[in-house]
Amino acid sequence: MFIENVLEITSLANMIDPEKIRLYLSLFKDLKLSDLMQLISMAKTLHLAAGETYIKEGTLTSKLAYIKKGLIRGYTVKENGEEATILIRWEDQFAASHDNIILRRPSRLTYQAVEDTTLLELDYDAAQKIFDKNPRFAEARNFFILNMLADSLARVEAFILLTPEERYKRLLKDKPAVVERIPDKYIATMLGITPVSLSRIRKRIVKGKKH
Amino acid sequence: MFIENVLEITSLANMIDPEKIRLYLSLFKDLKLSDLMQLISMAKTLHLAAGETYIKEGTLTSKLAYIKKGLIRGYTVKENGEEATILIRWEDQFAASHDNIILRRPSRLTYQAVEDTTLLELDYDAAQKIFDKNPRFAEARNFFILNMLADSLARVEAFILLTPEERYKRLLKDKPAVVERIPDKYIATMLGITPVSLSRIRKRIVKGKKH
DNA sequence: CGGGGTGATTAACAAAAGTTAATTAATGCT
DNA sequence: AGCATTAATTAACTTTTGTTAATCACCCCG
Repeated sequence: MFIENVLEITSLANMIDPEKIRLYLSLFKDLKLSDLMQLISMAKTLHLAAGETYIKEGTLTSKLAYIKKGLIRGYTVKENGEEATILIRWEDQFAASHDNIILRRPSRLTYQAVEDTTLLELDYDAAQKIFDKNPRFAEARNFFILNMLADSLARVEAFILLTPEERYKRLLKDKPAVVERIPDKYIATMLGITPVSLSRIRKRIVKGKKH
Repeated sequence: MFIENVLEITSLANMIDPEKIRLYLSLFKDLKLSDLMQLISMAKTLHLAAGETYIKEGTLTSKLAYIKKGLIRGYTVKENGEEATILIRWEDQFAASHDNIILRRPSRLTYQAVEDTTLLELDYDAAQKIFDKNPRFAEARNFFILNMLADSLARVEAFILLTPEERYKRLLKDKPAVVERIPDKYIATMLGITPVSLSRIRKRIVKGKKH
């Protein structure tokens, strides 16, 4: 039971490129078991049905959830009433409101389960105390943050350097499994275009593939 | 002389929102003077003339520069030979190659001085050792990284939620001084559009302002 | 003062994306 | 299986952007 939980936690290495797993696991190898146990004992498991909201826009919490199974999207509602999906997270990644955790302000996004989802929920403030006591945790946290930063910077670059069609093709190549798991309309807004436009892009790609 | 340098270093708080300065300065208040001196003694001042390149695409270094004066842009050259400016940094901010520092790989961007620029250059690896010895430095570093992350996430959101015209208007409102300091063509690519399109947007805005 | 060079604007046209609405396809639910 | 709902596609039209090239404006330097 304990070992099972440890494995769950360490499997979060999957969120990183395969080649980094070894490096990543090494971050945990010197952890004090008591600290790790404390962390795990703080975590509570919870389930969300598909469509259920996890964090609502305007909320201020310190929830940090490790996704065991399922998929969550963060979206905002524009003035015209339409939703725009900003990000998605799936198993072995962490789901949290950036606004809540980084900026300590009410969330501008709503986080909603797209599929039936199982979370291991931590309180970030409480976890932070354990992180600070144990340098290995601090390293791991920094590593995750740097990864998020690299991701986000790459995304900005993609908006500058690539056309919508190229961004879609790249997503198809890099994360084919994810594209298949969520509706195109969510993909579209994450790419910065409308669902109608994405549909046309898909058509163009199919036509281009012939002969 | 020593005090002067300390003030230079602490003035980097200006890169953050004014209301955060107090918080930020507090991060430094318990520093060991010996560590701070060591850090400053490691830094060397250097000058770049307008147009001069600081870090070239393909380079792998661990340079981290605090900008005392001037302005630097990071750009890449697309397949068609055109330059695309990805980011700009100005006084009291840090200029470094994300690829070099975060991902430890050759820089995909070239960093070039747009104005005559004065830098305080550190070696990141060497600085890191001092950071790790002193929790206050580590806190400060984390704070900076989180700020970069928040910035980058906000930029992604802007690409998703705003039209090019809205992004330009927001930039005008948020950073009017910066817009005036650099050519429009650099602004354009940072917004994800062409200089021609930005010119049309500017025209539209002027027209809209009448009556 | 008079080029030379660079950046900004304008024009003309092609290509892509936004918008609205209708239609088709897929999905979910009982 | 059948109905209801939601997602995706298509169409028609508008708006915006990209592209290329010409022109205009400005600055700097000799």
